[in-house]
Amino acid sequence: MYSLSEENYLKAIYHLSNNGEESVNTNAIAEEMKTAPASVSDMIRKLSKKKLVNYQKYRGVTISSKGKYIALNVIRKHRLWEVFLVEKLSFKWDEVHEVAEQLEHIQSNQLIERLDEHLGFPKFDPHGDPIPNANGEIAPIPTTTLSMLKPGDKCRVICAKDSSSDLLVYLDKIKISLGARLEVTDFHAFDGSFSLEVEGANPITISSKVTENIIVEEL
Amino acid sequence: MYSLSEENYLKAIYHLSNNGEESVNTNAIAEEMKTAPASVSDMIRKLSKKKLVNYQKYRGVTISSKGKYIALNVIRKHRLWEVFLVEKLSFKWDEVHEVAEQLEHIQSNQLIERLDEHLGFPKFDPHGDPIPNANGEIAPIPTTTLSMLKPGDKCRVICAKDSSSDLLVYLDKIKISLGARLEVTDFHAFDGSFSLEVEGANPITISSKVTENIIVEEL
DNA sequence: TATTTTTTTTAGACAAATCTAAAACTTATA
DNA sequence: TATAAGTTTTAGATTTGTCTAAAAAAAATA
Repeated sequence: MYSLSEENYLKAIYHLSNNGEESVNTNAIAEEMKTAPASVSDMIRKLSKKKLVNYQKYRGVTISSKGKYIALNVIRKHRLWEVFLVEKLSFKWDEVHEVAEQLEHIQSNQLIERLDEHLGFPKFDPHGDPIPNANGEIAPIPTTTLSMLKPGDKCRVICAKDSSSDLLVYLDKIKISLGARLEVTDFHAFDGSFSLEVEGANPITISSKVTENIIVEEL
Repeated sequence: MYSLSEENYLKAIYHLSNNGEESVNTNAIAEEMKTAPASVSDMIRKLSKKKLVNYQKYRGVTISSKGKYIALNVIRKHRLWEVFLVEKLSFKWDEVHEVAEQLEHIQSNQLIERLDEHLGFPKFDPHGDPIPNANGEIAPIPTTTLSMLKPGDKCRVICAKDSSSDLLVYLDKIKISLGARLEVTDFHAFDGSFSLEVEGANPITISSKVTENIIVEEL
């Protein structure tokens, strides 16, 4: 139906536009896709012709509802495959992204609906991100990051914002997993780092770069 | 590593060459790949440059050991995914081919080795074809077809030679499944059809086109 | 063996997705 | 508000895999 490249562009635009809310500029897409800005212009024109994005030259792009539907379908497949890899094939949460990037492009509704069923209709992927349903509807992602909390605040970890292997391996190392309960014990203004109590583990201090990438629910 | 197209050509050449034994001609490949003979010439030259096939102009191609290894790896993946679809996702044996054609190109050794383990290291796919191991070694496929038997002969069904949906749906309908025990009761010279007793089902008469596509073990 | 038929290859073109370099446009700044 | 800086687009090429039409080679046949 749509090429691998088209699907990847739509997914990138969806993510960069804050889930379809905002307009995205060419350079941002180029950086996300690790491609030249000129290539982005070409592809945008193509997607625009197919009504998958709204586009005016030099004015950035917004994703159309048709484009959003396709993007969410690819994201659905990506996240369901991630659940499969972790739950059924014992992959670690930091090992699944690359393979899921390939599996997300397999075309078969029957396959994905049966996979969903086989996995028990999961609502979240191994990083805590919500899985869109077959109609392209997705639960809102909470926006509170650990970095927004103050000393004394308690929270529960909801999801990792960045699914890069580096972050996930680090979180494993310091025993912060999804659902973990944390308490902020101190904030260090000098570099923005936080000291935390982690339920069932040793107290730790982590950088602002990390706290900005942990989505939490305040308790 | 190798493009989707290259993998598909190698797979086609492997199959057409009787598992790497014989030389294959351009037109046969073109027909198998549903492409123009000219395209085949182009691709063969490319595969030859990469030492995946041995090729002399106008003389046909043979697959090299490197090419055979790649083809068998793709076939391994294809058949493991077919087992997955049937065993874990309840696909019927006639529904798996198309999806497996996509899944066979996913690149990840970790994925395929874990899938193999998850499935309990199956030796045969849902059509009875042997699954190559990770070293590209494959069990020989028996060559006796039902069409070679005589009235009075008894046999067990080993595999379906053709994995087209049409044949498989038909075999289901007449209750011939893998492992089924059959007895040839009559041969009709006029059209080559066979009358059979099927253990646990009604006697049937089937055409030569079908008997030629059922691999059996004589009992 | 000469000729016809079939098979295979080459020549030249095309579409998709990418690139670099240069031009055009927008935004920021003096 | 003119100019500089940054962003985006166009122009023109390249690579991969495909095509059609024509030429070349091999095989079949008279």
